[in-house]
Amino acid sequence: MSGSRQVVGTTSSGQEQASGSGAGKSRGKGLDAIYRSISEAIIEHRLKPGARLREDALADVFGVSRTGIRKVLQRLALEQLVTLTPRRGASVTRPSVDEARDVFEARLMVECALMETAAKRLTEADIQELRDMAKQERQALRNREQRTAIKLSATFHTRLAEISGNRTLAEFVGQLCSRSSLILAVYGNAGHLGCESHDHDNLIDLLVAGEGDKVSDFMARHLKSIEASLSIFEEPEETPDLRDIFSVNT
Amino acid sequence: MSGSRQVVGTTSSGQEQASGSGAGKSRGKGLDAIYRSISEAIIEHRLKPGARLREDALADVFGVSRTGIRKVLQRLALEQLVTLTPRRGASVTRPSVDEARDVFEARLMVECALMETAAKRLTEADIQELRDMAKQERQALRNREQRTAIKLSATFHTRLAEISGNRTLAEFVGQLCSRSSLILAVYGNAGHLGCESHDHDNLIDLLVAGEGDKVSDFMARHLKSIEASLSIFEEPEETPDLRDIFSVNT
DNA sequence: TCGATACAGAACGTATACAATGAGGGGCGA
DNA sequence: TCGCCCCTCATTGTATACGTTCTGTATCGA
Repeated sequence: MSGSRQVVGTTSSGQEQASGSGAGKSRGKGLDAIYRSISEAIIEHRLKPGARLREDALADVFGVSRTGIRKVLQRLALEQLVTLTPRRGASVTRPSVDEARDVFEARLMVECALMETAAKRLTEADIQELRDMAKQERQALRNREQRTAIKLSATFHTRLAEISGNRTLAEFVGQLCSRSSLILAVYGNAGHLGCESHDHDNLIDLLVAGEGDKVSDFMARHLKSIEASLSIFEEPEETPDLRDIFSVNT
Repeated sequence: MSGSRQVVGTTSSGQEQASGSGAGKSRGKGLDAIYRSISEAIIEHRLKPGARLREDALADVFGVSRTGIRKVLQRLALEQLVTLTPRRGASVTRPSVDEARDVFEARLMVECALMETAAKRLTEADIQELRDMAKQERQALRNREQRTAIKLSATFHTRLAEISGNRTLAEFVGQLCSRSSLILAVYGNAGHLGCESHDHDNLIDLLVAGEGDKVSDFMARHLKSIEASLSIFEEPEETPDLRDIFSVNT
């Protein structure tokens, strides 16, 4: 059981050590860095659904005490990225089938509606930024860097929502995108993952054209195609249901 | 300055004392009770926007240590009900003008869309429950119990969202309703508060009739009328912006 | 008399310590 | 030899303690 020590993929980006340099002075911001670090690891599937997140281990890795880790974990739990089981600790959330459906329904509703507003507010700087992001994403896909591609895709959708100018809804979309990444990890078929490579480019083109209806429609198709590419079935576990498996009629 | 001790209106409902009876055994659930207690106090305007929430005081009132209080405050902060200023502690959020607009825009978008689904999924039990709630709300309004009415109104909208079956969106609406209560506290004119007394009844009638479009439309009018009844102006403070006020060019 | 600086008090941020609970393993009995 | 029970260990929940920072006041100087 010695292998269970490696709960976290420690070699993330090499920028999470708030303890090495700050030396206890700028620790307050360190917690936010830890949050981003874990959040990113989850979104990039370096931490897979179901993975246990022991407080001690995380405290060791990030060089803070459990207090700070608990804070971060609680925040992640509120955003549904990790699940806090009362006496069992934290683990990366394994979205249920219902949850997956709900998340995509919500995205369909909100993101499409936001596109109409975004089309009106779009600035030149936005266009440039979006194109850059789409380009990076294409590159990542070409290089088979799935992890980067997944993260970039989520960021793209989130950024798109931010353009609409409604911060509340943008944050909500951001959370939905993060959760979508989890859903992809559980129900996605290896091979093609999430967004098709050119969809985002098309999305930008339509946005630039300025026709809100078409952007909204395209976004709807885009999201539906993502959802359709998943195999949202009652996967293996989730309380094994032995009776059902062995055809035992209670 | 001895009066500053009364940070919290201690006489809420008389059910928050997890310390008096449980005697440290069932404290785990106590935190959730504390959360609900504070949340309710904010929604009911017993704690007004800007009110400081000192950790020590809350710890004393609820009979737990600051650790638990911090947990609760952090959760409330994530839901935007309280604002956590780095070294200044917690205070009830004073929604900005932008925030108010965003929240109502979000509600308009989400709640209306949810009505279409809710109209299809409505059960007899739901109808009964909604009518009960509307009745209670009318009673509260008649008795001038504004606090109760506000809370019931928020609960009504939240319950309505839950009927749609999408838990994710329902939770989101719940948060938006809570924040709306804060917005009412800041920008609402005393006198008529929030929802008109018969709007909710009409809403139920339309839902029962089963015509999603009409329900959605009515909900839109309902929400717009609420927003219109507010005076969303740049009220006094909100980080005084001294530079701007005194025309100091940095 | 007014203003500035220094001190004291209060409140928050973080870490550490202790207690409680659930899980896993070993021993005992049938 | 198999099953059950108890014991120990691991891990979380909660509280307390200490360090840091900010606010308010008092004293000193001009």
